[in-house]
Amino acid sequence: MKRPTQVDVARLAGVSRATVSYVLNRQTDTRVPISEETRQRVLAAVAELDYEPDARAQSLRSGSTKTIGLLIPDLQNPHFWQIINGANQAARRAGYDLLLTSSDLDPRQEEESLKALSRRRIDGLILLTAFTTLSQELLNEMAARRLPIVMIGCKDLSFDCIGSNYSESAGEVMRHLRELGHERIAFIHGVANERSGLDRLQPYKDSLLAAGLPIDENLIVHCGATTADGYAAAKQLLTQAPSPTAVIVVNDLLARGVIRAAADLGLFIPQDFSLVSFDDIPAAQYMTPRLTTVRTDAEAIGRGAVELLLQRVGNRERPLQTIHIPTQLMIRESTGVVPN
Amino acid sequence: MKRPTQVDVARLAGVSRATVSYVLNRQTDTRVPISEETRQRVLAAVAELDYEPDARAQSLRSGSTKTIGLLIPDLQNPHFWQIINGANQAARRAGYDLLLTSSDLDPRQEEESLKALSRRRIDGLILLTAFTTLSQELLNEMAARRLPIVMIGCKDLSFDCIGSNYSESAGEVMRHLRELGHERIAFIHGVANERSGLDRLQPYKDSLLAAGLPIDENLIVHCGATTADGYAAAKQLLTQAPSPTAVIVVNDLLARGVIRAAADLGLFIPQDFSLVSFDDIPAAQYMTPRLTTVRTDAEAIGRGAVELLLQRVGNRERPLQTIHIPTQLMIRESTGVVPN
DNA sequence: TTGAAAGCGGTACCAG
DNA sequence: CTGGTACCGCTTTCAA
Repeated sequence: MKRPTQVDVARLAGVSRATVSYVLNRQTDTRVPISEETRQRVLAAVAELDYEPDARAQSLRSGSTKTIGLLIPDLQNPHFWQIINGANQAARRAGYDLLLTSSDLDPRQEEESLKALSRRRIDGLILLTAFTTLSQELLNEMAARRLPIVMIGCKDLSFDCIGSNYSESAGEVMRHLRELGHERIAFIHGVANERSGLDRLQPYKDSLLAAGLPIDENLIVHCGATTADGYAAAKQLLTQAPSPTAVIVVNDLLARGVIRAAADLGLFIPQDFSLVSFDDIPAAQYMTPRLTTVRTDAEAIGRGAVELLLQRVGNRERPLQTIHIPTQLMIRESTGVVPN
Repeated sequence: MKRPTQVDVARLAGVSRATVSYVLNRQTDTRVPISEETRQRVLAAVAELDYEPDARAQSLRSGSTKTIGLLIPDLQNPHFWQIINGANQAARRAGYDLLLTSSDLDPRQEEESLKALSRRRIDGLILLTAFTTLSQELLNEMAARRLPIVMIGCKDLSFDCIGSNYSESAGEVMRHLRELGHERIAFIHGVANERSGLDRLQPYKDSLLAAGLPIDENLIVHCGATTADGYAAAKQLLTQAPSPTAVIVVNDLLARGVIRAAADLGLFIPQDFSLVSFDDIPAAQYMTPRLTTVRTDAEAIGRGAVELLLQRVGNRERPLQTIHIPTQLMIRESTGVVPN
């Protein structure tokens, strides 16, 4: 019981393969008019056989796979899933499918994934990998092959970009904390790769400096990307003396670990210390305490990335674009005035 | 700057297309031996041109797309991500790619997704959709086309299956609660579709009955699949009188909402009521209180599903298999003796 | 208004 | 050991 092909449909309808193709694709095209009667015959045959065109053959012939690749560093972070979700919806709406691959924070796997996408001849690529280990060389190579690429979350000069300016937000976070009287502010910096997260770290330092406060390296801890890492980092941070009165974490996933660490240490948030982070994942407003965090519209980022990409697919010569998704500091329950 | 094709490689290496194909695919095959010298020449040409075979063309010819479809009801649940993750790894290891589609709890979209997968000629399909609205008819049709299918989480008689027996676990949960002295036990039942979750509901009722306890319909609430739904359901449940001393929720995502609702009501868990749920998503052990929940190895489910699928791809005649992934009741902090 | 036929980029059989 | 070539299923001129 093989699947029916165009030929089968043609035979059953008593027409040629070309006619079938016309009927199926050129519905509104007047260039190749088909008599209503043949059209119906063909459609009937299609229905009868349950014919579905073969996307591989179509794309081989047409050149476009109607597929866009999405490379994510890590599938554990809810923030990324929101982006994926948005991208998925936009893609589907445009008749595209998403080929999702995660590098699991592993450079080798990342490169492998990219190869797979390339062999599949995706129409475009969205990188959420920010600054991964992805060699610039490899990227340039792909670009040279005229593969449209959109970067999420970083301002690379040679690609279309979309994302939020967490750098600015970090400044706002610092202002908020300073207004509450905090001076010993810690920073937990645990992300997929060294470079990402720096956008938040620098403003943190700048703000301290501007306020005439010292930058205490003991208050800056770098860790891995998991909640467990955040937990460990927080334990270390909160058990040293003098301990910080406020903690900034690069994302909500890690913040969850910090909250747990605090509870295990018998510390109360925000009475004993304040906590702020970034992303505003759905869970943030359900945590105890509800998390004060920098909100961005992750789904909009995903959607925008796809739109940006498809626009470039449509016109490779258009000027590079950068889209900023605004952020908002959601002040909830995890921040309060400095304890005395 | 078009991408190089086999022809380009052949030309550069001074051989025919066939030879290029041989060198690339039959490395260990002795049937078509290639002189070491030509082999090197070809390889050199491949490297020089950065040639990558076109997966579409390959699959068109070979019949296999090396792609497996994965249909998920909802991309918001971390439990599903873990499954996806496991599936992804197993697939990649076997040289397959995953084509992920979510139905977003929408029947129409589900059908559409399935069509897309079908047009892409996936080698097999994994359904995490349990009993969605997916018409049995549609499934049979796909099966009739000899598309290998694996179902996750349900015992359908006509497909390979993998999953955990939450039904049994629900019994264990009830025993645990009964041992702690609970009698007014509520059940929050909010999932993708009506039928799923019933596996936990029935044992709940049975257990009550067996203990000679009444089944109070006011203690059974059905809601949507989101945390917000869980929150709302819990509020309703906990504000009625007499309120339950224990609450069972069908999954951790909803449990998160219940925890938040309790806190907002000024209720303490487990002092005021106990809470148990299912899945043991990574966040469960970070919640406050740490969640007592039924643990299953979601990644193993994902991995197993693709293994099952690939085995069937290898041999369509093998007998149907059902794999059970064991569960374990993780007793943490959200359950305690009944308040007096 | 419809049909014939030339590819798209590979694979694998059959000769040489 | 290597090359010629017939497909895989579809789109799209070009003719009829």
